[in-house]
Amino acid sequence: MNNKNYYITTPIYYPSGNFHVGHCYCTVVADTIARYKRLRGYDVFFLTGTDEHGQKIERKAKEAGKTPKEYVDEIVEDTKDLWGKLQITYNRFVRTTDTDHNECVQKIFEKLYKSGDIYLDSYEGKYCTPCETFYTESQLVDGKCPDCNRDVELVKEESYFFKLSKYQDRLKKYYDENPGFLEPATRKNEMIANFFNKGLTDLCVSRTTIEWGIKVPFDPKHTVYVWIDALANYLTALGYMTDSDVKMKKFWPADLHLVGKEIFRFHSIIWPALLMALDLPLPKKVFGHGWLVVDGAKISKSFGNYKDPRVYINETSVDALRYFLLHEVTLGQDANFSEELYLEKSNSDLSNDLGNLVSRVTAMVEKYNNGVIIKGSSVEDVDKDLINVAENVVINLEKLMDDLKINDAITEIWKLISKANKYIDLTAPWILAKEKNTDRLNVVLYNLVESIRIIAIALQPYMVEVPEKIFQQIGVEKDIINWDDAKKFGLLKEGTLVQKKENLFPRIELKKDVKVSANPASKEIKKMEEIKEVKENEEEKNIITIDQLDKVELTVGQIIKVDRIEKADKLYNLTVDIGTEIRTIVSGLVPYYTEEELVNKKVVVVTNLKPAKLRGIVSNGMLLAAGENPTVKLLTVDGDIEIGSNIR
RNA sequence: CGCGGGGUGGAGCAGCUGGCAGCUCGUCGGGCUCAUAACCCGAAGGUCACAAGUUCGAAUCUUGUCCCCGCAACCA
Repeated sequence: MNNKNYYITTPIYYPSGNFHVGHCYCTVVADTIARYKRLRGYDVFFLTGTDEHGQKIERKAKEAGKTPKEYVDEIVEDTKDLWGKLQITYNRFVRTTDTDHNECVQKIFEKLYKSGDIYLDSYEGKYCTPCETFYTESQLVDGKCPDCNRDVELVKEESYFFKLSKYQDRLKKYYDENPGFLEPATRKNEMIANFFNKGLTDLCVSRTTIEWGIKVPFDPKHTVYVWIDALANYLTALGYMTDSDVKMKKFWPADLHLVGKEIFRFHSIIWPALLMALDLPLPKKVFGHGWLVVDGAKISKSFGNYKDPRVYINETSVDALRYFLLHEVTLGQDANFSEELYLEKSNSDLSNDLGNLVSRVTAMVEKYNNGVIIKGSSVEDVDKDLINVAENVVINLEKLMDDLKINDAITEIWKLISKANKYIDLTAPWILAKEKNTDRLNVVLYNLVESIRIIAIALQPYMVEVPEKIFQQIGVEKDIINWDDAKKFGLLKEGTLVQKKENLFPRIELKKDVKVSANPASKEIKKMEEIKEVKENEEEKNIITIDQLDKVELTVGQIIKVDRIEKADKLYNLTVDIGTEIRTIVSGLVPYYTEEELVNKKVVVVTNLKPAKLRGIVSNGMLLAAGENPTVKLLTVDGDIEIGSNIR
């Protein structure tokens, strides 16, 4: 049996809107693993696609005034464009609307029906007619539809069921005997505790209320439940139950289903049970990855943190985006993504470390040796140190990649990058050049270019443009850039011509002051900012509630005495009768009213304002006035009204 | 008591089969001039959420408390 085959899948994505950086994340990870395996000599089949059936699509298409197919066609086209930009090397893009998929699902359904694993029964549930959706009791909100809050009715519907319960014991046994089947372990625990241990019930696998989907072949008023439809894509792509099932023989069982944590459940219970029913071996591993979290919230258009991933690519490069997704995320856990973090990483790791290393080394070879690589003869400890790190990069990387520790694997490459930068400082080639220490200079430059060769080879699973650019700059021949060539130091030939070209990763200048809040520091700050934001929104709208208005106590008062305040140009010390009491109020009315004009005037007084000390005098309230310099007029009341009257 | 994850220098994280608290970024000081204001060296900064317990020894194990996040049958 040839074990040099590798079958990896992403989920088939739901094309209900445009894709975001989270979708990219999952796909880039899968692509990286696929590239890595190919470099290791595996024959890889890498599958991705779209899950296009279901009610939601039907509804969205309707809203857009299109048929479901027209609607998904557009999104699929856009998706393929995005994967193209990210240079995703999928072998097949499967669509659940593809003819062969349709046939595959129908054959599976038929096969399971014949074997008795699918049977006809009736489904009883709470149904919301306007939403055309069934809900379980627990989903209902106050006994009403959680979507539209309308009443639901008990409806009985004829349905086909899959005997999921039958496989409970076999699944349990499989989990126990194959500890690596579900990863990461935390998600496996969650899964088993949450669903599996509560007992499996037979699964309703057909609906009569949904049109947009695959028909049950022998009973076409039924549509196949979308998850059966979706999961089968992994088999469709291999030609399961067709005459040309060469791929099936070659690639099944799948080596890795990479899925998001939200659909981990389907892949860890329903999918294995279905495969058992079909009498097929189970995939070797299902990995539930985490999510990218943007500014503390999951990515969603309604949160306003959605952005087309192509924006990031345009701002920097494909490889910068791929690098971030692969290096900043621990597979399986959630991770932060923000534009600021992204640009910072791009600058520090890519521009400063990697890009600058290539830049300074190629510049030196050109400057000191006219770009020509010459082998020297001296060997010092500092050289051995560098060579030792260089020769182990790929060896260490392989171990980590085989454990799906992608970010740690990349860190191995950066250890060499960092070592090489340090090596330059320790050996100071510019001094060797000045002192005409030619042999030593040749050795140093050779070792540096050789290190860069190894770095570029090792980068190939992760980056798609940069390795090739580096190979061109250091002028290496094709015969020394194979994967295993990265394990040998000293393959670079004498006479190789190095050419410095444009910078690999130009620095992006950050507008730091402006965007401090874009990447909230701690959760507390984040929270504070959220509160602030709410406040600001309210202030922006300038709307207050009636309660807030009620808090302001306004009373009719009469000015009974007016005094000037020493050393204050604008302030009067007013004594105001507000009915219940006599108040002292300091007011800046000197430029607008004479003392005579003010005396006995009826005014509107804010009586519950916090007292303030002005020029040493405590002002206990405020007079309402209108206008601005030079014309300011006090608000007064129309006609005869009692002092102390409440204003509202 | 529905289930699960998390709380570690200013930020993002690792460590969690118990044995000197680490990495990257940022800050401060120094070095270098090959390089993309880059690179190299050094320093400051943490009662590891809180409390009790086990132990010679706890970030790590046990118990309890507080806080945050996710899931709860179609969100990558």
